[in-house]
Amino acid sequence: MTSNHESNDIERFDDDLPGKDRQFVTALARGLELLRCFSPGERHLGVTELARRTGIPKPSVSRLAGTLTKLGYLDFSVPLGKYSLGSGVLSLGYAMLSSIDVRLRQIIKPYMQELAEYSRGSVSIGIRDRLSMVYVETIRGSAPIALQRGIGARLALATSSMGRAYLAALPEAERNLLMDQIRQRDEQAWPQIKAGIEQGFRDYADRGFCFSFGEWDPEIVGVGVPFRDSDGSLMAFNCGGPAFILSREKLENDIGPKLVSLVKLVSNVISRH
Amino acid sequence: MTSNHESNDIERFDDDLPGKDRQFVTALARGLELLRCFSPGERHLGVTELARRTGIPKPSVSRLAGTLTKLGYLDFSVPLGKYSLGSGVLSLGYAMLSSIDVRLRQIIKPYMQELAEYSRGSVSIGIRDRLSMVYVETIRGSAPIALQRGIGARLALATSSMGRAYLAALPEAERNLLMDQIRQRDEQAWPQIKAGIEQGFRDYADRGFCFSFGEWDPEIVGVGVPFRDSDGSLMAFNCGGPAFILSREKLENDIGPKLVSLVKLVSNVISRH
DNA sequence: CGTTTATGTTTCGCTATGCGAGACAGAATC
DNA sequence: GATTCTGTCTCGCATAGCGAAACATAAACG
Repeated sequence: MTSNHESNDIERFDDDLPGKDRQFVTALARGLELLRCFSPGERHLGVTELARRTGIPKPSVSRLAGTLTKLGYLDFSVPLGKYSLGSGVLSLGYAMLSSIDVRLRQIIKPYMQELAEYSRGSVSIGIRDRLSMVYVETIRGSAPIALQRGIGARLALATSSMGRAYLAALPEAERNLLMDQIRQRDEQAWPQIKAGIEQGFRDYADRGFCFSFGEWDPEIVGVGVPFRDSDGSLMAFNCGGPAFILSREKLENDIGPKLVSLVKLVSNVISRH
Repeated sequence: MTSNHESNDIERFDDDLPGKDRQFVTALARGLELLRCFSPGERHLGVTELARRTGIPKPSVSRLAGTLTKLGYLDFSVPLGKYSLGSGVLSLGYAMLSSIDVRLRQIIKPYMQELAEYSRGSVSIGIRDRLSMVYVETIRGSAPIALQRGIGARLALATSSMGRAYLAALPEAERNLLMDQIRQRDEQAWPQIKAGIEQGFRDYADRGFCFSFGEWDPEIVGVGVPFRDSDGSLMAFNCGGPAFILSREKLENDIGPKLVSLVKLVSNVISRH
C-alpha cells in the first residue's frame, strides 16, 4: 500500500522524467483554480478576467465555470454577466470545521475568551493552507475596536506571529519546502522575510512563542504559539490586537507567556480525552 | 450574448437529443462530488467508501482524491489510510461569506442579537444550496441551552421554517423545479412534505412568516421570513429554539411578527444604502 | 446609426487525457 | 501462509475536454 502523497507542493514534476503526472486530473485542478480567484475583495469576475488570472483559455474557462455553476459552486449574475461564489462552497467549509473536534472547541472557548478579554484583543486558532494560516476559531474580546477577521480569514505564513509559530514547530524537511516556496514567491523581499522567520525560531526556542510587530499588517501586533492536535496535525494559536493597545513589553512579558499557558492547558485537556 | 445558465438543476439532459452536454466537465464534477461526501459526521473516508457512495470506480476515486490532496482540498492520513477535508475548502467558504456585504452584516447584527435574546433562541440568515438552506450568519441568545449550529450549517428546504419561507417567496417556475426534486428524493414521504410546504405558503400569505414545529428536528421549533437582497438574490431569516422554551402561541403571536418587522427594517436599511 | 471594441459562447476536428478492468501489493485477521 | 481486506499502478482505448477561430451580443464611440 504505497502512497502517492509523498509531497503536497503544487508545481512539482512528479513523474520520473517524461511529461506530467499521469495520475493528476487537470480539469479538476483548473476548476478549483477558478474558485480560488474569488478573494474576499473580488466578488464578481467575468470570463475574461478569470482567463487572465489563471492563464486558462477563455473557452475552457467558460466551460468550467458553466459546470461549476450547474453544481452550485458559482452563481451567474445575468445583469452583470459575471460569476460569483455560490452557496456550495459554504457547506464544504462547514463540514471541514466540524471535523475539528467540536467537544474540544467547546472546552477551550472559555479560556480563549478569558485571554481575549484580558488582552483587549482577540485569540484565534489557525491551520495552514498553502502559504497562509486560516482561522478555524476566533474569539474577540469586547474591546471597542476589535479586529474583524472571522473564521476562514487568512494570514501570511511568513510574517504573522501565528504563521511563524507554525513554521517553528514544523519538522525541518517540511519547513524547508515551505520556505523555498515563500522565497520563490518574492525573491526581492526574501532576505528580510527570512530574517523575520529565523527570529521567530529563536523566540520560540527562548520563550515558547513568536512575535509579529506589524510585519503582517502595520497596525497589528501579536504573539503565536504552535499546537499539535491529538491526531498529529499541526496548528497554531495567536493573540493579537491593534498596535496602540498592545505594547511590545506587554506582549513579551505578559500576553506571550499567558498564551503559552493556554496552549499547555489545552494540551492537557486533550490528553485527558 | 446568450447564456448557458438557463437552468441549474443537476440531472438534466441539456443536449438536444444525443448523449451528454458537450459543455459539461465531468472530471471536475466528480472531484467535487468526492468533497461533498464528507458531511460533518464523517471525518475520515477511504477510497472504497468514497467509491461506494459516489458510484465512481476505485481507480478514478484514487486519482481524483490524489489530485485534491495535492491541491490542499483533502488531507491524507497515513496511519488511517483515509482522507479528510483539507484546509483549502475553508478559505473558499470564507471568500463566499465576505462576498455578502460586510457592512450590512455589521448593521443588522445588533437587531438580530436583540431578537435572539428576547426569544431565548437564535436568529439566523440562510441561503439555498441545492435542497438545503445554509446559514451565512447566526446569532445565539445567551439562553442556557442554545442550539449549536454555526455558519455553514444546513437545514432541509422542505421542513424547516427558513426553507419554507424561501420557497414561499420564490417565483413559481423555480419553486416547482425544486419541489419536483424534493418529491423525487422521497416519493414515499412526499404527500406529507407537500402538505407542510403548502401550509407554509398559506402562512406566508396570511401572516408574512412560515412555521416549523419539529418537522425538521423534533426538538426544534421556529419561524422563517424570506428576504430579497439588493442584488436580487433570495435568502431567508429564521428565529427558533428548543420546543420546550418556545410555545406555538408565542411563535405565532409574538416572535413571528417580530421577525417580520426585523426583515422589514433590514430592507429599509438596505434601500437607504 | 454603422464602426469599433469589448464582452462571453459555440463550433468542431484532433489528440492528449482521463477512464477503468484488471493486475498488483501491502495490512490485518485468523 | 491463506484469506480478505485495503488502496495503488498498468496500460490500451475511447472520448472527454481542449482551444483556435468563428460567432454573437452589448456597449461606447463619432
